[in-house]
Amino acid sequence: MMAEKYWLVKTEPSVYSIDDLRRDGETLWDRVRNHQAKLFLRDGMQPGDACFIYHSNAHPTGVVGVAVVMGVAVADPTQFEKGTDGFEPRATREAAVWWARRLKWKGRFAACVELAALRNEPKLAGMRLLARGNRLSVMPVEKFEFHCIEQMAKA
DNA sequence: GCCAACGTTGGC
DNA sequence: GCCAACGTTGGC
Repeated sequence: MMAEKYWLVKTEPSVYSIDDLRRDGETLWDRVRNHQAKLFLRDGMQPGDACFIYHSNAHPTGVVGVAVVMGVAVADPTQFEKGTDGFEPRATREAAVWWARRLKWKGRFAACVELAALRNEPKLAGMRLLARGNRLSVMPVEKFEFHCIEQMAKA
């Protein structure tokens, strides 16, 4: 399936890394607790879209691989888990507040495309990830940016 | 560990 | 609805 749109999701590798995704093959990308990121997960992503995996709070930080978006959005099950961080008292089974998507492992880059390298690439100057103050954990990536980073990974 | 930047909460 | 206080993210 040809990817229609391109995305990037952040994860702290000490919590869940690209290697965890490779081991699992597929995972539910849940625990996103920002409304803008939620809308991208729920309404923006479509099956077959390509998604970078980005390691944050890590050594090194950067883009480490690619996943594929699977299926439709599902209510994030962690919002119903009373007594946990993810619990969302406003959520009901009929009206979920937070949403998640299944992501399937596609590949891991031979080397992390580091944040500093992204910042040094003039073609990526407008990339949302690099915008001042950006903290989104799920965000769109332009097609040309996606291909540019894939090329950087091969270099 | 520090801290800049941003998001959320809650008093009014 | 405003906005100060607080919490979180995430690079360094």
